[in-house]
Amino acid sequence: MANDTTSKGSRDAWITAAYQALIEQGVDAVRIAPLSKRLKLARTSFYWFFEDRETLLQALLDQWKKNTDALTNRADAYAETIVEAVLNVNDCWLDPRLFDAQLEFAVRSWALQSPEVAALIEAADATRMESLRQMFLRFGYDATAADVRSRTIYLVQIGYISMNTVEDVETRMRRIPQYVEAFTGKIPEPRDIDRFKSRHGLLDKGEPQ
Amino acid sequence: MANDTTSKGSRDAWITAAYQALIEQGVDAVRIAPLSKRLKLARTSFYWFFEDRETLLQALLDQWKKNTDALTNRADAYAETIVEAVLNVNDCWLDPRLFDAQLEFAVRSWALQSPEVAALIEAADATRMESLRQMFLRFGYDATAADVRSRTIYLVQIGYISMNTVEDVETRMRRIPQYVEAFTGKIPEPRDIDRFKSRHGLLDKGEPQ
DNA sequence: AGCCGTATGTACACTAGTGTCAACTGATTT
DNA sequence: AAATCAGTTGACACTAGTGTACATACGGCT
Repeated sequence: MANDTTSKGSRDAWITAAYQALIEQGVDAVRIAPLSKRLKLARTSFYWFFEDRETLLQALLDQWKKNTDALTNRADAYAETIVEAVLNVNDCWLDPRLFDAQLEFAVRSWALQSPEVAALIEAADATRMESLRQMFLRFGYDATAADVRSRTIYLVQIGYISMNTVEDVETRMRRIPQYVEAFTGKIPEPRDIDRFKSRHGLLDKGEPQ
Repeated sequence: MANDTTSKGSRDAWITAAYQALIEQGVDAVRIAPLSKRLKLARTSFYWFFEDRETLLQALLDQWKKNTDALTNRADAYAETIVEAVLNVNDCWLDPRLFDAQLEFAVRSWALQSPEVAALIEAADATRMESLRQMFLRFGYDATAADVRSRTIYLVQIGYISMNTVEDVETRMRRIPQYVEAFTGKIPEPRDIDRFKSRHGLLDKGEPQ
């Protein structure tokens, strides 16, 4: 087996091809025969690296799990105010390396035909929302408010992902203060927004505008 | 052909079986052979009622389009305040006859593997959000606020649908005032909530509590 | 009784995928 | 030079689905 440390061969090639198929066309497009064509390999080569199709799908799920880590990580990050905390979380929606929205959507669609995947998602949703709820509680929101606000912030994002919208970063950035206000009930200071923008390389100077 | 007025036979039977398969397992489960087993009919009977699988899928899409009608209809309904208007829209999320959330989710997942369906959804999203945006504009919100708030209310719902959460009506109802507050920035009056509850058969007396 | 439209079933030819096996290749080790 | 190992391959046997052609059943008309 070549699954020890650095699989030099094309195990990763199969996985990335599978990943592409998954995010572009859904699980049912993750089929060995078509992937082999894309990779210009004999279909049966696959079975040298993977036991069967299931194993390949499992590798994709492992990759998806990183989304949860990134989100809880941002929710737990240091912040002085709830506004700053919400903006920390927003890092995920602007940096695809933190949170892979396309993969997220593909996996959620996958859940429809696989109870196992549905269970994974249910658990991930719970973990993620709990992190967000704790965040609101830390900043003095009462139980009900923390509950509903954490849901809102999470649901908006899941909805956003499901819509698969293509927006330029400016449009998106312009809406952020308003979203933050809706999520927290507080109006963000310009410096909060500036810090956020600068972090995402969207503010030319290091000084406030 | 039997597609004139009342197809007395089992055309509808095929469609409802297809609908079930779609919402339970996704488009790829809408296959003629398995459906025929479920219906205890010869597979080829199908071809008497439908030209091919595509035609059947089209029938499912037609059914989905009703969701958009229901939503725009509720958004356009009479209301004295923005709070009442938002609660009108919320009718959709509580009454499955108005808005079929499971179908909505299945169709959104379907879009991943069909550019045609993706285009339909994009158009539907635009129509629906435009109705909501107009609603906020009618109640004096400025352009940016109407834009972001209509998005928020819609995205939360799409997110909610994607999560496929099973909650009892009480839990859901308890959160509603908070959601309304987050969506509108205004705190709903008890009578607003009472009117809403009563409409959904969740308030025992006709008098306020 | 015979006919006609509706509705179903059987048989066929086809495509697209799965997984196993034993044989091959080309580089590296011994 | 031979053996070994990593990776690749084609042939095979299988399953699940599609759509077409044709034969049949059945109820209501004339």
